[in-house]
Amino acid sequence: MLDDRKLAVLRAIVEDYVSTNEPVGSKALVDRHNLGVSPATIRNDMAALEEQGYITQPHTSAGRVPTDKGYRLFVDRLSQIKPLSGAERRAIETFLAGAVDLDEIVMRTVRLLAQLTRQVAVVQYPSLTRSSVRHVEIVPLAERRVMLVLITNTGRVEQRVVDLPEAIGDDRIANLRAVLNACLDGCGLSQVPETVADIPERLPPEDRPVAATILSVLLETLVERHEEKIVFGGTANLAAADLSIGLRDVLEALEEQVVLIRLLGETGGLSELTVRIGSENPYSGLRGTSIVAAGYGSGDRELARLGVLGPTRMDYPVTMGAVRAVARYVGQILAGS
Amino acid sequence: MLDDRKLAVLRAIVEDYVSTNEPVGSKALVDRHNLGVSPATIRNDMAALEEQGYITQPHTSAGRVPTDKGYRLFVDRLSQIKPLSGAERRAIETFLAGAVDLDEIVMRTVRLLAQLTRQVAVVQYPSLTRSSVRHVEIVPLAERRVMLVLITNTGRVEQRVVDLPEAIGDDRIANLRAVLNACLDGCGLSQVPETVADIPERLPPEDRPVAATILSVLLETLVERHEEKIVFGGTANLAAADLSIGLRDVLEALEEQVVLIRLLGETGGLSELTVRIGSENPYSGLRGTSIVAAGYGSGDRELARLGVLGPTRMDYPVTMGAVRAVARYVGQILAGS
DNA sequence: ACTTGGCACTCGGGAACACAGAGTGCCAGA
DNA sequence: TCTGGCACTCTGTGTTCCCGAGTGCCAAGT
Repeated sequence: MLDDRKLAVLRAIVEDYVSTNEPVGSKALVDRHNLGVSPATIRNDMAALEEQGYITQPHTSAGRVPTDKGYRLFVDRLSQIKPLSGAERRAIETFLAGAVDLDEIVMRTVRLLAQLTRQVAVVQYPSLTRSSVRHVEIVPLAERRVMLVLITNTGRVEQRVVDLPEAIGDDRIANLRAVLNACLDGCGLSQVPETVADIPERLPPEDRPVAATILSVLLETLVERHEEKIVFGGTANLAAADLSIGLRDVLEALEEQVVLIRLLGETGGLSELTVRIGSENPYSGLRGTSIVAAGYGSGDRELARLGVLGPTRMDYPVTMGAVRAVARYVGQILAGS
Repeated sequence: MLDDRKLAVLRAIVEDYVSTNEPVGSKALVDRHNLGVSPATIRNDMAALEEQGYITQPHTSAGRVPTDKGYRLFVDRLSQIKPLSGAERRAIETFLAGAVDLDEIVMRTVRLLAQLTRQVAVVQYPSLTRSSVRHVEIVPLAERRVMLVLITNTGRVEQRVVDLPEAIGDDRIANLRAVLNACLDGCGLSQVPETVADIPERLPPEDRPVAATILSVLLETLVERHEEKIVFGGTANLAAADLSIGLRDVLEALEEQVVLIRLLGETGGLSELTVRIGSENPYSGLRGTSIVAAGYGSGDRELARLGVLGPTRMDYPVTMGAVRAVARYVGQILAGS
């Protein structure tokens, strides 16, 4: 149904269209790629490809443009991920290595990805549910007010102010802190709810109301909110690339945390690439854009995801290479800190 | 030189141009505002205004458009800041009150400002140098590694991982922590460097190398980096408003922290409004945009600044009202938490 | 059964042109 | 000092026209 030459034609169309941003015709194709056949033959192949929905013409008698389905086939079967150059790898390494805390790692990763791919970069903070507790701190602020600070093994720090039902002395706080840390240290955050249930029993009865308040805030912090914190950058690149659809819709989508998270998609294997092309992605305002995403993590555990968003007409092999490489390096950095 | 009627004409031109986005002619002016004179008279006035550089015509025989100088005069002398409606005030209050920590306050403020003004909102985190220490925490992570956590009175939490020159036991850490807090608690961050100088003397000699390491990281955290953390949002509004110049330049400017900070400008009085119009602002990529900014803080101390950025052709009275109101509310919220 | 050259056809986009409409500047008169 | 009148100057829009790129189809060649 699709013989080798037709596939080669499709590949050539995608490549040419990506690089020129103009519908590509049969003559231009045989000129730029040595396919060894005449334009007329190519035209027949193109007719077949169009018949099956891989390419389309904007109007009669213009060249052909790949459809989402065409890009999909290209990504799945016709292209190879392009590895980064040595210089680029080194640049990544030194750039990321300079970061001193998680915030900065994430921020730098966004810049890096945006610069490398010349597209919009999206990076998710290491997911809370997939991290574990490194330390819990209770800091007295006033007589009946403390700050609860939660530090995870991935370097995330969550803080919340807690109003207590009664005044409580420093020694009792110290005790509470000790018990909390004894129970929770190293505990996966998803197991915190169960683990926490035992804690009141270990405390003197008079501390239990206070502990209950603190624990409920702790659980709230873990579950309710912040669950996924996500950051993007490089929107200037969008303005340059002319989207088929309005730039406005895209910017709106980017500012919706929820949409953004869904965009990165569910986890595949670690640093396995997910590509969502045009209409494949779950938000209608983003027809005309594609997402290339990968998970990152330390060891064999996926902590969160990152990726880029750009026009459907993007250079997939290069973009995929960059995303994969950055995901790996970020994983390494996180493991090392 | 500029009699009352000419000023009225300028005001009318600004108002009409802002609302219609089209050059405004003499006839349209007398129709929409009852100026009590004929178009011909207005034309004379317009000629005078143009002569002095307050308005200009895009081409011969089109209407007039205000120049930056014209907007400036309008803002300074011809307009009154428009207060928000009661409903808007209440909306602000409830929206901001729902925030649980500083990150969320800032994030919500950005959204709020963007929504209220339909422009790009820019909010600076409470400046470190203008805050004071509420608590310093040293958390042991490994034998020779601790995490230093600094909590300010404005709710900012800075953390840094510190590699120590030697292993150190929990008791010695506790002592260190106690001394640190005793010295630094309530200390203005700008005074920290001097205060910290005394600390090694108060410690047993064997702890001094470790303390020195930790203190140097602490100082680094305060000075070097992060100094000003800044966040923006609402870029989708930019895409709708058609800038005279490329949207790309504006997005690029927004992603440059340094530019962004300079944009908000130096402090005036607390919640005193700063308006930078078009060519007045310090970055050439932002010709065609104006910035309306204000300081916010708790009590009488300005902690940082916030504002919006939009096309020069913006509704200044409304925008200024919104920025001022939001700045005040944010100040209140910070004071209360 | 493919491939190829030839050919007529289609359609978008740019150039040339005319035209209406909005707006101006200026002048003479109230 | 204001006003009505008038001639003038543009821009933007619509129309028409034509070129060229690209197509689909067909008949002939391998």
